[in-house]
Amino acid sequence: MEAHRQAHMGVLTPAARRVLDTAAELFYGQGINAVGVDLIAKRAGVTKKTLYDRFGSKETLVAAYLRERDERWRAWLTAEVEKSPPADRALATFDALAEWVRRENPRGCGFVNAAAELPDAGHPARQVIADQKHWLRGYLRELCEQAGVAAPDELADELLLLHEGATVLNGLSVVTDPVGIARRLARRALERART
Amino acid sequence: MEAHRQAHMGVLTPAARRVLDTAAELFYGQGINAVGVDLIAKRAGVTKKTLYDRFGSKETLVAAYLRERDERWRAWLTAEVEKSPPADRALATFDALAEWVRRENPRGCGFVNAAAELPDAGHPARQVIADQKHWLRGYLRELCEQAGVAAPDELADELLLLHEGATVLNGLSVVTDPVGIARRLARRALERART
DNA sequence: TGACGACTAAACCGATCTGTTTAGTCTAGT
DNA sequence: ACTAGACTAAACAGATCGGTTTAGTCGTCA
Repeated sequence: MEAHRQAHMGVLTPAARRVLDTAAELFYGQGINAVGVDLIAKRAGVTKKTLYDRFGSKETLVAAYLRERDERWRAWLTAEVEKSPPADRALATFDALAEWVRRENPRGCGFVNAAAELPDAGHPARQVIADQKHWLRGYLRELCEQAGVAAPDELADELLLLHEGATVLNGLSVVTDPVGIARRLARRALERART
Repeated sequence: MEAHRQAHMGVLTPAARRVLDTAAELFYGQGINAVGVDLIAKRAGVTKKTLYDRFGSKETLVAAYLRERDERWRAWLTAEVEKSPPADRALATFDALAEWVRRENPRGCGFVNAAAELPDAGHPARQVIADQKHWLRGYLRELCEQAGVAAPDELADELLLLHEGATVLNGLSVVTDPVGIARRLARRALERART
């Protein structure tokens, strides 16, 4: 009779905290399928028993990793964006993205990478990935409305595509400053949509 | 004393052909690290001995898979694009992309997905991935010149980003018709660059 | 005839995979 | 004093991983 379901991982035990931090680093840096639970447990200074008592399965741990990454991204993005006046916020998402990828995304989008490794539609992480993208699209749409554009849905689609393109290109070192390119295109799209 | 290095896989033995086709399907569909050589050999109706005699290692097989995918993509893209007059070709790459992703890319870009799974810079597949992206950027630049734009380098960066964004979004089913969105943005960027 | 290349069949290797089990320690709260 | 929960230690399980080895068959070409 183990506990192992901390609801939505609101508060983690110290060992669980270490496991999740270690897993996040290894999963993002080496890929999900390339990292075994033994390695995670060892690096976190925890036994496999503890890991399984806290998280139940590798699948669940993967989902928890992505959920927390999503939370960090949302918190960062909204905090940065809200420093700007409403009319500038849609474009400000690209400035927030620039700093984010510089610090946390040397290997592309963690969600896109995870989706590449988890083709099974039933994997619990898939829902987290879908939520992340839908949230971003909804948030961009909201910011487009705040910017007073005529067709916020279409513009949100465009900005989302620019976000994804910049993030993925950033991990491929084929072009310098992909976020700058995306920002340039976004600025023009916004100007165009406002007139 | 095995042969196992067919130069650039110009001509493959029947068994090698089956192995490569099977590997391509499994690697793209399930992810590279999720597919073992035993499964590939079994599905191809070949022994592991044969697989290793022909390809030498899994790494090499992965590189061969990506190389052939790249060749197919280049052949398709150039053939489609050259149906259009030079001035329209840069935009026509998005029409070629639309059909390509419909047929071959339900799970996003095979190269981006592979990069997500192969963090090791020394992996032979990494060079193939880099080549693919650089070639596409160069080709887009060439088409931008043919379209007579003032700054082909900048526009090529933008079109490349739109290609990548559309391809990755296509595998995430968060937006309908991502290639159409990218094409719309590309058309505007081209119009703008021509005036 | 003889040699070579492509191939099958299947055992074998050590390592690693996700996950479980048993046994026991330590600490905080009641 | 008792208990419940968080944790360590380490063995165990069966499957699979990438890769090798030995042995042998078949067809082609010289």
